[in-house]
Amino acid sequence: MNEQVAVTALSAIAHEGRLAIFRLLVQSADAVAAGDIAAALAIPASTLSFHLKALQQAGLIVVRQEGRFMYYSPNREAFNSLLAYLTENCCGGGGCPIAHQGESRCQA
Amino acid sequence: MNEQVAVTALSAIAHEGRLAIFRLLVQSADAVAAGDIAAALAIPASTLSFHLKALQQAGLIVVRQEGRFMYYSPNREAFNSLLAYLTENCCGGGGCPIAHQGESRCQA
DNA sequence: TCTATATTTCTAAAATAATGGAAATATGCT
DNA sequence: AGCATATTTCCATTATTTTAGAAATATAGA
Repeated sequence: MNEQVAVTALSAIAHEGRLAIFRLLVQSADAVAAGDIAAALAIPASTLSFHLKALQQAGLIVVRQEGRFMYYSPNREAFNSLLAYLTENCCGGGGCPIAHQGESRCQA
Repeated sequence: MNEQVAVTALSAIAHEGRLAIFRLLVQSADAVAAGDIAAALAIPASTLSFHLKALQQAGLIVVRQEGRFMYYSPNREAFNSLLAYLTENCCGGGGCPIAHQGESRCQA
């Protein structure tokens, strides 16, 4: 993880619609089709496509095609790297009482 | 934590300069004066002030005045809330193998 | 009071991002 | 082939954000 990548990822989720999309995927056990995301969040297809592309380019989600359907899921590994980067070396390194630096928050 | 607050916080750190500022503070054991931040990151004073205000309004940093100096530190509690919100109910809730939902990443 | 230092506010130009309708593409079904 | 469904690309408009110099404000010390 480096600053450029982190900023791109943060920018991707720093948006009402995209954060909702990302959280929907994070909270889903399985991948979700674009059309189902659109229905769940009431986002027009072209707008959704734009946002999904942003999340994808940021590396936060992955897509799998199945016929006409595009199934999206979160890239949990990339997401955990981002979280780790944000808290990296916190409190000056040694002294942080409850630092869990290497640890994943969600799956891995 | 709710979506609005989360988006504001994420937008605050979704910027190269502001992420560097925030990480500098997170990694510091003590509060840092605005001038020292400016020097460390080579950011013009007015630009820095603009960014510090954004981080403050997002609730991610706090400031304490001492004479002419403004000392900034991260709001670790708010930051941990943000991280918790992002991973909330992940993998559909029950099934996530390594979910540490209530846990803080960095101090608390 | 006068001067130096620290920081913020004001400003206006420049850059970047978001929106959604219409058209295009792609797949599947009959 | 012809039609329906799923999704993306194109586009122009609109809105928001970023930048840093100059001026303003605030505090400290001589």
